[in-house]
Amino acid sequence: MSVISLLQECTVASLSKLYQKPFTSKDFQVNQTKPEFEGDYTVVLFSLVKSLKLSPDAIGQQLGAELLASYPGYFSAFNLIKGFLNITVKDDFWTGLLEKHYNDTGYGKRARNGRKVMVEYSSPNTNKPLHLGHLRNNFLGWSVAEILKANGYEVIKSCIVNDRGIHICKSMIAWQLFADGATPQSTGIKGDHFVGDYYVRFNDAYKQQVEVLVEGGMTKEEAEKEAPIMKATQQMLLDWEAGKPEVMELWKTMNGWVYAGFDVTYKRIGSDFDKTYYESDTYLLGKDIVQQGLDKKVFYQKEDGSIWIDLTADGLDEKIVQRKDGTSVYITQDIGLALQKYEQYGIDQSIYVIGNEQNYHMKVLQLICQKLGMPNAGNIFHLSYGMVELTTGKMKSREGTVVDADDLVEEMIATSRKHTEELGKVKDFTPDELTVLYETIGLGAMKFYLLRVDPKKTMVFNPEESIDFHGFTGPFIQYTHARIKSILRKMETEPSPTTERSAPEVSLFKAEKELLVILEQYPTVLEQSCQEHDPSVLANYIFGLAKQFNSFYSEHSVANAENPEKKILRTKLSQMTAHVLKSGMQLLGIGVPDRM
RNA sequence: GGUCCGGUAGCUCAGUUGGAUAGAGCAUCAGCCUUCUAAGCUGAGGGUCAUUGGUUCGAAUCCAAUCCGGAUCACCA
Repeated sequence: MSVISLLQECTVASLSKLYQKPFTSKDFQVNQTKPEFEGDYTVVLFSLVKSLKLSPDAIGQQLGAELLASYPGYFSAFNLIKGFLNITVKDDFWTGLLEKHYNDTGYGKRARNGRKVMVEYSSPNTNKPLHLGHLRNNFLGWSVAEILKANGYEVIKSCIVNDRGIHICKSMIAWQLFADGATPQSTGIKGDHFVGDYYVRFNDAYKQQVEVLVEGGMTKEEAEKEAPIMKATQQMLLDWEAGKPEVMELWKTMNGWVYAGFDVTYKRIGSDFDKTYYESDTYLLGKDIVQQGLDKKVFYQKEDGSIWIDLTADGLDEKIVQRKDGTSVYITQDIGLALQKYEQYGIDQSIYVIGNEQNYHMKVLQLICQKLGMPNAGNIFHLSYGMVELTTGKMKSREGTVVDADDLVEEMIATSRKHTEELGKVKDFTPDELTVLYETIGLGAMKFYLLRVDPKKTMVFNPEESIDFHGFTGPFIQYTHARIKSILRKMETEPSPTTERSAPEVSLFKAEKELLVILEQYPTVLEQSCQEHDPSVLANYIFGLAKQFNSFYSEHSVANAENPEKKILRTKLSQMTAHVLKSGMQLLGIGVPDRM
């Protein structure tokens, strides 16, 4: 049990005893005490004033005294300032926590709870390489999945690849027209970039053709429809749907190039999936559901044959689920896939990591699933995240203002190499060790940068300033971990009996206790970041812990502690901090080096 | 126009179901390496929490209105 719930329970009991009536933990608030005051946690008394008809001061005095009298094992002091009852938790409690967990690498994690969750994330289009926005999605999805695991869920990471449709046909047409048989192999260009280049070529050519047609007297709208390259693309889409062999052949080949490229990127950034769906397999799903929905009268048919759902009662609009020609629309296959996920895996919850531009779409999807009476439809959760924008505005692939994922990764690794070389602390590393270190630090900086922000919020990336390695960053935390490891290496070589129990009467300095107070919160933070599907909660916490450790580090020496008890205490403190830093960073997908 | 999201220091961001004098990092300035890694530590300056009103012991937080920015409302995906 966390200190905060402990204090809540003790307060409830004390209040009931003092005033002879029932209380719950909701009758008052417990906060962490502000640093400028004496104490660890604070009971806010104002909310009790009315019902007890007593002054905050009177309640505080009585409650404080009662807490100390009834729970001498937990609380050692209290003070009362303007309606805030500040409680000091006994040093024994903190050292007891340390004894219990200093060598516990699983600290904060929970046992299996028997629940199964699917996290769908990444979901790229196969016509262009990954960019910064995809990175946010990938890091978020991966981290949320790991956080769920740490909280006892069984997790299936999934990905739906948007491998068919007009977008990939654009790249295919452009390749036919302009490539002259070139391949990634013949040009030495990574497959996803190679295909992406033809997507750009398509847009250039298209734009040019539209201009010519407009000059010839067409309206822009007409020209956009009539441009030969666009017509060819639409024909190709029809040919694809008809299964025309040479189109299928080209489609497979070009997607193959893209996948080869994606594989490299995914491997490097650490994304992995238990199940990959392909839209070419799923785009026909949901058709029979439409019929069932019609029978259940959830959907209705218009005279022209198109099928709709009326969501106006739910504050939304009417939404089409099948075209008049009988073909399905985007949402139809989503319904089908949603059902398939439940049927295949028996999941309790289905999480979709998708940008907030699709909030409406996802709302519609969930609503339809619910109205169709699909199992666990209420547990569809759209983890909606904000766009990554640049200081110059939004990223637009057509205007070439996207930050490419591979480029950014390279840049981060190069920067980490530069910093590391300048500092010159790892000159004895082998080339292989150095490669690993540079990647760990560079990727760590990038991942932390994207994960430390509340997922829901739009965030701004400034490409002019590279991502920082100081302050509230991944490398700061990695560095803190490396520092601790350095201490622990030193301790190992000494005959110091670190397994011996430290004297319980050893009193704690402020910096030592502060560290324990933060360490104690880790399980709670882990749970919170899980409930809120929010890795930034964890990231902020880890930073606070690392900061506190550095503060402690500069104030107190571990190796040259005042006495053996302190030396043991601080060694354990360092050890536990290292474990929590490592565990927390691991859940963000970031490694922590032993030296850097 | 309807719906939804956002607006906190020069910049990037925290700020728990309302709680003490609104916090970090970067940037700026001033200190700290003969002592466990200075990718660090300590301190200073920097705020009309978009605006106005309301709710109450108390509001960045809740409510209403207004201003600004964004997303979305396709027989596109």
